[in-house]
Amino acid sequence: MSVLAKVIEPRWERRKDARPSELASAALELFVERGFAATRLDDVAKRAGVSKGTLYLYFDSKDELFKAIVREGIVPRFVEFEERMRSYEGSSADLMRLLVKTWWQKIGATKLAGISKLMISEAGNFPELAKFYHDEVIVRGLAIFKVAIQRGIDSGEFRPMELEHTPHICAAPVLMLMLWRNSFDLCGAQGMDPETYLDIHTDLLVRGLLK
Amino acid sequence: MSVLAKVIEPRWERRKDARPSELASAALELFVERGFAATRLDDVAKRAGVSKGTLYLYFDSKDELFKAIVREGIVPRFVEFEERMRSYEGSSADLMRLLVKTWWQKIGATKLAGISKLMISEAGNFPELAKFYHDEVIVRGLAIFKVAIQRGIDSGEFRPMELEHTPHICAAPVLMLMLWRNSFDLCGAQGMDPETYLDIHTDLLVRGLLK
Amino acid sequence: MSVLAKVIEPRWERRKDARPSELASAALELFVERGFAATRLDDVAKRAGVSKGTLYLYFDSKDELFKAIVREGIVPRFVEFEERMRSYEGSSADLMRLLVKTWWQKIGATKLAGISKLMISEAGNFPELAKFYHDEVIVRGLAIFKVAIQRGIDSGEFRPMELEHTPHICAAPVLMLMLWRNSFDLCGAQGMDPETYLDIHTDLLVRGLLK
Amino acid sequence: MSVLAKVIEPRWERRKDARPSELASAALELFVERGFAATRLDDVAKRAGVSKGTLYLYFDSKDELFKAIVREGIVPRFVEFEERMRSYEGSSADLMRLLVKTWWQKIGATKLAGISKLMISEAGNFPELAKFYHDEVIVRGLAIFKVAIQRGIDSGEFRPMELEHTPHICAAPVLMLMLWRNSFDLCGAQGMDPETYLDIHTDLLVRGLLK
DNA sequence: AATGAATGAGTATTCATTCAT
DNA sequence: CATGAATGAATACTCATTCAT
Repeated sequence: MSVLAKVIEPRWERRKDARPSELASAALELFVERGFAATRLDDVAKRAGVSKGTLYLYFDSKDELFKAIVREGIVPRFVEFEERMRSYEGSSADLMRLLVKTWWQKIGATKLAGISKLMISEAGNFPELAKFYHDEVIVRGLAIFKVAIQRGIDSGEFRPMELEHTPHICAAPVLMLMLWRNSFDLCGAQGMDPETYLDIHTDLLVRGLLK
Repeated sequence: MSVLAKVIEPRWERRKDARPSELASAALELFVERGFAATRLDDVAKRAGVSKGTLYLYFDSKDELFKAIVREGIVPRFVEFEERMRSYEGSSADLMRLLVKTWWQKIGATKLAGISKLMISEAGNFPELAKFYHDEVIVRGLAIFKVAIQRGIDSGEFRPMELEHTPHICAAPVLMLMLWRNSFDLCGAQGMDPETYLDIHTDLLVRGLLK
Repeated sequence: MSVLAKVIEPRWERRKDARPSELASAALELFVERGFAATRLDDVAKRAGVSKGTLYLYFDSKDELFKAIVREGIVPRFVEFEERMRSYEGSSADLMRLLVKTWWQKIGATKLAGISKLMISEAGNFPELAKFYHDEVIVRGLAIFKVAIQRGIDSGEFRPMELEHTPHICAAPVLMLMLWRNSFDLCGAQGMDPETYLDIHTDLLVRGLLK
Repeated sequence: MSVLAKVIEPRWERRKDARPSELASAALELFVERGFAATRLDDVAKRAGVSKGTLYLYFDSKDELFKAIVREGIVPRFVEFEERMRSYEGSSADLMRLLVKTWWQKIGATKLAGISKLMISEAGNFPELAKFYHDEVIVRGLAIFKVAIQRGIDSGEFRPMELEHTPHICAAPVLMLMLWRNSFDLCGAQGMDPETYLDIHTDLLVRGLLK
């Protein structure tokens, strides 16, 4: 397209950037704000700066858009996060603190955190997706905590602990913070300070785990 | 009226005063299963065994039905729960365990637990209701934990703790369990055993809090 | 019913007066204010001080209620009005003035005037009723004017006039006033003074008719 | 596009800019036939040959559709009609006859005449619209008659006349004819001949006004 | 690739009508 | 006679989806 055309038809210029991920990003924001059903594709399109029809060039349906957000939004980030944890060499208590902190920084503090809320809200309506999310995200996330706890037990730092339920308990306060920031925090509820909150959580947790 | 008539005209056997709560109960189940927007009033009516029009005899709109469920469903139970905690005389560690256990038994294990999921999902769409829920339920719930912690600190059982964020952390695993059972648990995810889960939670928590 | 019961159950006392005509009267007011379709039987019942079910003791349906209002509301009054005109002995110009004035006083100024608006609005939806109204009210009303005009022509007071359309023209300003008072007059439009208006009308009309 | 394609896909032949007035036109017909409340948007859409959803592309609601019909249907025609009257140079009696005749031809004989019936029927339900119609249409229409009468008085043709109510009386028979043709005329009532009717009206009126 | 006008199935809500009491 | 809870058909309005351009 010529420079002249650019001036005459600036509308056509931004298309180059209108990648699926931008559409998904706009959709995620709205899904998190309003929920899946209450989000209109009109609004998604408007926020992404494209027409409604364009959404259908990239996603077969609203359901598929939702699934794509979850699948492509969270899993890659999570894998990345998972890898960061592998090669840690310090104490298990420090590893636990690092886990929580990194999870928060890489996911919890970003808008990806909203996906947790979405999945909890919509698990009933998207059973296959819920299964996928459970297997790919939750199980893997819990496994990381499980490994960390096992590591602490093996090294003699931690008491022997049950290993199925305990990871859930390690994760719960982090998840609740993510949910909180995408629900009540928006409605004028007293805000929480994530850093303080997570420090207290890890402090309590590590004390609870130590021999 | 004879038993026979009862069979012929069961419609009129229903008591006027029982109706609102029957309807609210049916609605709660569906709202929890499917979310607010995805629940059709037709289905609520069907589950309650009445016609759609009947819903409007008792609730002005779908919104008001939702609000009534939250307001009348949870607050009274919560107040009741609150009162049970007042007069405890044992150790603070035991009080903490009792708090968690009672909360679970009286609310978490009932279908009222679904309201937590609903509020998290719909806080953005019902800001006034979210405020109400925050003030009437969350703040009061957190206050109970706050009092228990303070009590432990005062008696010398617990370490000095920050008191704004810590209650959230005490509550988080219980809430997550409530959410879990109304989301992933339904989709074939591995179930959790509430008793085991909560025992581990309180065990870790109390160890974390003790001097 | 004893005097005591009267005190104990005053609710049951007004029933004696709840005659069909009272219900019709309440309905007429609302039909005129809001139109047929926009009037809810709930409101009719409320205004009449009875329950909605009671309406069905006296009228088979909303349509029948409407028809009864028209049939029983206007025809008897109109017959009465018709009779007043028979035995007049003065000049035809004075008769014309009397006709207009009496029509106004006995019908136009009362809430029966609203029926004209109703019939114009609903003629399309109630063809049989429109036919009935046309034959029983309009034709008879026009006949009165026709007779008066013929009388004036016969006596030499009036010019020879066409007798099919002229009665409509005599009546039109009176009807318009009735419509006006039940439509724009209610919406803050500048009011008209009926007496002045009708004096001018008859003055113009008589001058137009005289030789 | 070929003629064949036209036949295969007539849907897309309709012009975007023609749509609103086509829809309004279809709606006007039905509103006049059945009244506002009794007209279903399904039927409006069907008569316009579009789907119900299409109506909402152009009008925000049924109310707005009604308002658009009144605002855009009648006011421009009326303004146009008003302008035609300005520059008349003949006698005031002839002007009065011309006024009536032109009003009839340009509005009364068209389906725009139905708007008068609609406004009378619905004034109570659309107070703001009634005010608008009163100010933009009625007041202006009456003003034209007022000017004509004043002109006749000033030139010595007409007697001195009251000027607030008289214009209403000049207009009433024309309006009644418009109403008649959209109500009883449809129900098998004896038809009136507009030309004869209006000739008699202007004849009577002018005789009444002349010195 | 992108548009946006058009669609029509789907849903909340209303209200005339019924009927056991 | 009178009630008013219950009904369900009717209808305004929404929004995911399609498709000619």
